[in-house]
Amino acid sequence: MNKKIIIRTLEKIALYMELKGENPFKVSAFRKAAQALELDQRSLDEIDDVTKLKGIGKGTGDVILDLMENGKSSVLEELQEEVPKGLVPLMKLQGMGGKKIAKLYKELGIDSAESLKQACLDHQIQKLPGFGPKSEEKILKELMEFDSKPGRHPIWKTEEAVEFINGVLSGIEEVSEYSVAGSYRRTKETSKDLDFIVATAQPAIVKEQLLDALPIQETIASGDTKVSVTVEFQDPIDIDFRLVAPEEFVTALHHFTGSKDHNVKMRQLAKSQNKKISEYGVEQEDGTVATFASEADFYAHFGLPFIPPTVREDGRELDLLDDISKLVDLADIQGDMHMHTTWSDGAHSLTEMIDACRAHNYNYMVITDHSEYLKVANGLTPERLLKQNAEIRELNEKYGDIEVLSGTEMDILPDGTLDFDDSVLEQLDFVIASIHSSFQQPQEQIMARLLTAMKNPHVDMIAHPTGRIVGQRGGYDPDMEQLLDWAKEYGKIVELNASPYRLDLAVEHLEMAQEKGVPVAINTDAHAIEQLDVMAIGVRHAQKAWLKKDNVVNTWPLEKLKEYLKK
DNA sequence: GCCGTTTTCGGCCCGACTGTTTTCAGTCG
Repeated sequence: MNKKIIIRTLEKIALYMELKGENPFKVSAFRKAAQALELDQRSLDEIDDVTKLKGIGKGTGDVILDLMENGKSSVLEELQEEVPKGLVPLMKLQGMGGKKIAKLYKELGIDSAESLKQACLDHQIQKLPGFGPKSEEKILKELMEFDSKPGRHPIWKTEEAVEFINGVLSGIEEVSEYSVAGSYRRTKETSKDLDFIVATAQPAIVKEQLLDALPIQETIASGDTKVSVTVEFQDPIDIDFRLVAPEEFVTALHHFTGSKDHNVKMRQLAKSQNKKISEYGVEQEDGTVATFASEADFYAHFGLPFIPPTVREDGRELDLLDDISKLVDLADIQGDMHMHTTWSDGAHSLTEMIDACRAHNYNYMVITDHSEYLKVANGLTPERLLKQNAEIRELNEKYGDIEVLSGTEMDILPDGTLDFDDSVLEQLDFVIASIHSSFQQPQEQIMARLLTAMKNPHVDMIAHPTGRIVGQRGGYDPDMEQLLDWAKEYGKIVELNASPYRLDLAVEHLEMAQEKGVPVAINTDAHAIEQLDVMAIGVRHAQKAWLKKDNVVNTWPLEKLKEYLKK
């Protein structure tokens, strides 16, 4: 039995219980049990008694046992007989939860989106106690927009909205401090909505100015301290603003940065110290409320080191405090090993890229223009590559503060061969191998292509190993376990491509790489000097996978890196 | 349903907002 299936079954049971209107604590007990399994690094076979895990007791333990012995869960099957399947998608309607849906089913026999819609049109909903005309109207409206609303927004889309709103907030005089919070601040690759914390002594004025300045499509909620709106950018996106007093800014920022699990853990910790955390401050035993000048002070108040937003996710961060100081940090990055110039499809020249990297205080950098096969990107022929190589060597003599290495981003062709001969590759300092074509090939063929690159002694790194674009395309779906095993066997580096479009490898694959001892390089793949800045996003993404500095090759000094590349 | 060096029963994070009520339940983050 697959551990993932068990986790998903427990979550499904929780969902169905919710739809029955079950006790919320019972529901969350099943979710907690699923999470306990997920957080345990061991495989199912390695856990001798699941009920020994915190959060798994008799009830949830029996479900797991049932699944392992019979391949199915009688608890889930019984629930599925009781609760119509059509109710599940209704949970996605805004403002609708298990209790309301259970009531609709019980009182009106509503068992699907269609029957709910009909009941609205027949004005049956407003007759129910607890519901009214407004509820009915809202449900109908939600149902109409059901399919057209985008789900999660990829980070490269939200970036633009965040910058726009930052601009608006910085222009309002009464705002003393502001910050984006939520999953965007934690550098999740997608966000459901955006959250902003705004510190001000005059919330009413700020609220008015804010609502004036934004292209608002719809106002979802508008209270004294909380404003929720749908704003029209490229796509419509929901944004929450929390207006707080200046002294509450830090605790509010922490609260709304989340994650929810992190907050729960923090509040439990506070409680054990006889304190109480809310977004307004930390209530002490004597009833006074402490506020803070920074998040570092807030954590220190509980005897904790600063926990970066990137790792505030599933709660395990509070058990891994010693690892926080080992996390890769932007300040550790010594060089960028993947970038393009006007020689292929970059926007800036060799010297412009070198000067930009010097401005980043890097000790080294690698020029890696595209290879011949990639005609659309003006890929370099062997002759042009060698000419560029000579030019780089000459240029490198001029700079005392940075070492400019000569490399290539070489295509792995659809037929599985490499774009350059060994006689060319051996003249370069650094060779990247990449797939840019024929993504639709079956996995065996993709893996065969990757294996050719792995086996070539001149290849140093596999770039953007899955070819995905966040929220848009899945890539060529390699067998990641196998790919990483090969990387380990043949001594190759795998890339974390820092472009917000790619963030390739994904977090779970980075975790896998670190576990297997495969070194990672965080590179920008910059096609213009401004894009060198996405290193910061790449590093934060790496933190989400708990990547340690030592496992990231471009934190190494040049000598150590060169030594490694010789092998 | 799960948990317990003060607890085997009574808690389980905390507060805002909405729409329904006439003091509060449900939902959300």
